[in-house]
Amino acid sequence: MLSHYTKRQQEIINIAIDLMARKGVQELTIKNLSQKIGIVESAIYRHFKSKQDILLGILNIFKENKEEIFAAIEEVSSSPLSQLHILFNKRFEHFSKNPAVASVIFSEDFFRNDKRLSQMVYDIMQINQSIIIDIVKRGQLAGEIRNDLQAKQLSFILTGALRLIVTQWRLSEFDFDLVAEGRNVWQTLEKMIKK
Amino acid sequence: MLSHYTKRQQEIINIAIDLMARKGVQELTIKNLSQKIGIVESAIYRHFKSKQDILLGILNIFKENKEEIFAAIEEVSSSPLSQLHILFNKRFEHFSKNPAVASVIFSEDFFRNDKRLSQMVYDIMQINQSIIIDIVKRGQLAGEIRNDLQAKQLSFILTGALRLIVTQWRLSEFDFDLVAEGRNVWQTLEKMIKK
Amino acid sequence: MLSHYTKRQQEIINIAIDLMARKGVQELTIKNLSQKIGIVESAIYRHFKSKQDILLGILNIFKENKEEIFAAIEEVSSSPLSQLHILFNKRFEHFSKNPAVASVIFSEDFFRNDKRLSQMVYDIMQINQSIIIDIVKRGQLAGEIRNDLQAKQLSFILTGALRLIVTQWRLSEFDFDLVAEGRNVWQTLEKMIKK
Amino acid sequence: MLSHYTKRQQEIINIAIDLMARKGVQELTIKNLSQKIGIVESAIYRHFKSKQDILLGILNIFKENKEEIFAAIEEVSSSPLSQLHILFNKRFEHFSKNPAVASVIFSEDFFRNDKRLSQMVYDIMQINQSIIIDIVKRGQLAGEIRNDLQAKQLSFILTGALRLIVTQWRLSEFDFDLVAEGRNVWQTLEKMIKK
DNA sequence: CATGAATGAGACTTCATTCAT
DNA sequence: TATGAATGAAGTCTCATTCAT
Repeated sequence: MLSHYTKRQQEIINIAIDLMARKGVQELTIKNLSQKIGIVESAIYRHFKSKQDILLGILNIFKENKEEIFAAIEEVSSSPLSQLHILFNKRFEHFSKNPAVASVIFSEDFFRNDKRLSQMVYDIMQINQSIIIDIVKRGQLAGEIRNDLQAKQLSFILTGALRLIVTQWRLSEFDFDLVAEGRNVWQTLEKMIKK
Repeated sequence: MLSHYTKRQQEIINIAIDLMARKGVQELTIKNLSQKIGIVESAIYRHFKSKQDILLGILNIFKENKEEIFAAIEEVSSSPLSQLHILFNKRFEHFSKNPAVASVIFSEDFFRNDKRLSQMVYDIMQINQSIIIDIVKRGQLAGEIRNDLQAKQLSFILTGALRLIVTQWRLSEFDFDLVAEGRNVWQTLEKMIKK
Repeated sequence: MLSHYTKRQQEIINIAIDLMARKGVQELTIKNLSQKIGIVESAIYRHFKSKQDILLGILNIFKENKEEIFAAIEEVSSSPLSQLHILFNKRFEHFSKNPAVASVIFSEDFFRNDKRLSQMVYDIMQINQSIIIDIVKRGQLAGEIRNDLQAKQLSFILTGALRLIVTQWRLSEFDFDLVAEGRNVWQTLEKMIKK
Repeated sequence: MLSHYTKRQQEIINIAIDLMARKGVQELTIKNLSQKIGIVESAIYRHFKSKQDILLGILNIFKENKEEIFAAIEEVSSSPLSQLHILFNKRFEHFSKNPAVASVIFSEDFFRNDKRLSQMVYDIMQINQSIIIDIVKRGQLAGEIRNDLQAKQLSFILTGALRLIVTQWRLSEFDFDLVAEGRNVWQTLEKMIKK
């Protein structure tokens, strides 16, 4: 069920993400958006029916992106533990290359007002969690990951750490090496969950 | 350097927090605020010079609140590990009783635009982190907490888990028992860090 | 159940009526309205929650106006036939002095989109009709008005004639003497309905 | 001087009428129009130079339609009174079958802004009136219609009743039998004007 | 004939803030 | 302290229209 966005729509979505990242959610206005694209405000509405639809577009991109990553991970037929490792690493690398995405992806608050938007945020979170739980469980079965810990709690802990470090990176205005710092956190986490 | 807010100012700040919690940051307008207080919009400006000052007030309350909790913890002369436990528990209880606070406290994004605000957000985070790191280190010295893990990483992991669970609780519109769920996460965390 | 509009609100409503009259419904914009009052656009919203509420105000004024006229008529203890005569005359005089009102009062179309508005238009029509029917029936009982005609049909015919002549007066841009022409129509009507 | 509209133009005009009828004048936009036709907005301008020209087209259709009806009436060599009767009936039947037309034909207001449009509205009204006056006069000469009533006033009264009943039918969203109700009004009118 | 992209004007509305009373 | 009126900037969106393809 892949969403089909035109070139122009994708361009608009990307610029929207960038804009949100720059100075926060308030900066994402139709005016700023159209100015950055180089068209007039009303021209936006040829491509999206409303601003909400642009936001939906942003979330759609996130969702598909995440699904792709997960799909790629599943195919790597390595051990569950190193799957988690790769997953962690890939996401840090992705954020590192796309700081704008990092800025937007954890702004759940902003998407609360619209039913469609908050539902999609929830969906994305659920997908994320269920896949991590899945990997963790397989790791426990394979004897790689401690059995005395609940998979769901571990998923919380792993995801929470990832989110916090990205948030701090963003609040620091990207002035530390996210990938390196992420590696440190992972090493600690690995020690904690490894059997 | 305790901030001095009048009764009315404190009332305004509390209602502001509540408003932010209700339907997100966009709901916190001077109009809504004054309506909920029962005065007219312009009357707000008797008590605060600007909306930014109200936001600053919110953060100040948070900060003082946190400092109080930490001070209280320090006095409890129990072991570092149980200090962490108490800390975790106390915060979940606090959020559970004040859902509005939970909604606002992790909206760092919203405070980014103003220098004073973002600085204060950063300060609060730093205080939090340094105190946790401190307790962790004492726990390691006391042989309660694993020595093979860096205190800073542990702080990330602990804080990240706490934040994520609170965030999910909020997004679920408070429909699970935060304290109970928090206890579960803590038990898992404890197993992971205990020596 | 009299509606209470402030001085300023009444002023706004009157100017709104005038504006509608001048160049039609499209001329009634918040911008034009505020300009004619001499305030800035947004200032309108201190006095009315929305444009729809201004339109509702217009209709309210109409309704109350009509009710007043009817009440006055009822008190005149003259014969039903001359009550009808007075009624006709009074309304022509009213329109003659307030051409703007004439322009707006039969623009039912414009009020169709909003439930509240179309309901009020319907109410006003009903009031009008039922009162005329009432007078006609009394006239028939009193032996002044032909008995072989249904009161409801007569009400249609009377009202229809009044409306059409006002409409034509308006479309001619008020270049004939409405009161005189109205008198002519009434004389014809009187001959037709008198016993 | 018959106007020549292409098939496509006639189609556009008809859909325009329908659109106006549906939810009022505001619904007649180039966007809605093109959507209903199944082409893109700019394609409209292949067929009409401007929106005003489409409106002019609507009025032209009305005018020709009316002229046709009148021509047909004149050919019926029945008595003037029954000519009026047939005329009345034919128009009610026409509206009954084309509710959209009923919705648009009395919206003179909407056509006020453009000189060409308001002129044509005026023309249509004049044609209507002069023909009815003509029939009435012949009826009076033939001794069928009362002589003590001015033909022009009668024309007002007849037309006014017809218009009002159609207007009410439309405002009631077509929920009574227009033809039947029209017959009632006619019977009353006939009794009133018959010698 | 029709499409797709864009324009410019203007619509309604919200918001933080000011000022006289 | 609080009110009531107003301001000015900005926001989202609609509309008729144009132009290159």
